[in-house]
Amino acid sequence: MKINLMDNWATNTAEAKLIQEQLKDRVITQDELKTVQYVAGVDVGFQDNYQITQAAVAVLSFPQLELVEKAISQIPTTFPYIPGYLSFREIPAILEALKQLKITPDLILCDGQGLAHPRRFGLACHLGVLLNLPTIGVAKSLFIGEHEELPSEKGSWQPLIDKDETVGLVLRSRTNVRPIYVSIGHKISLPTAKDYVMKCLTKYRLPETTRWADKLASDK
DNA sequence: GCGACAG
DNA sequence: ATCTTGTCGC
Repeated sequence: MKINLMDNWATNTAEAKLIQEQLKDRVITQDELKTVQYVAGVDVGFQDNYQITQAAVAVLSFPQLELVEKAISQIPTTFPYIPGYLSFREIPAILEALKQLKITPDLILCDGQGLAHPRRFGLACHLGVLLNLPTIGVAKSLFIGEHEELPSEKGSWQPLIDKDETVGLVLRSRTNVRPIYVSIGHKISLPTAKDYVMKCLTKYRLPETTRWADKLASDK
């Protein structure tokens, strides 16, 4: 798929923060997705003591969830992990993998937060805005926000609240398994996002979110 | 000031 | 993220 050049990329948190505050207003929190025919899962890992960033993308047909295309990228790591600035570390590698795809996915599941972020601009929002594609943030652990106790049964969920604002939800994708944290990335509403996450995770496990892509990287 | 902190 | 033994639930 075609990728727009990332003209200005941050080299420090001050610059990164400016970019986040500048782009956050572009996030669309309502459904603006086409018929979802292809869903992509993206996962990022590291090699050589974090010197190399590796991103893997798996494109699945929807709702069958059959693997139809995959891509992997490996580039030098250029930004450290700093809570609140994850996208600046991971997105360069993600874009490199995505541009190899023939298929342009209709929806992308990201491993990280979307709106459930201190400045309401987590990885999923950032990627969605850059690509102008629907994205969902699916994180394996809590970053910000609070929620009521969550029953252990599959399907149960609770809103994630931060400063009197609903920023996402906690979702039990499987009974007796750690919940996941779902938030809007771009061009999708929270209820719709929850719906797609549940459907996508029926075949592929959870809390491992985008584990498909992870495995693809190893059997290449 | 102190603690917490997606991956 | 990554490493790794013991423990729990079905």
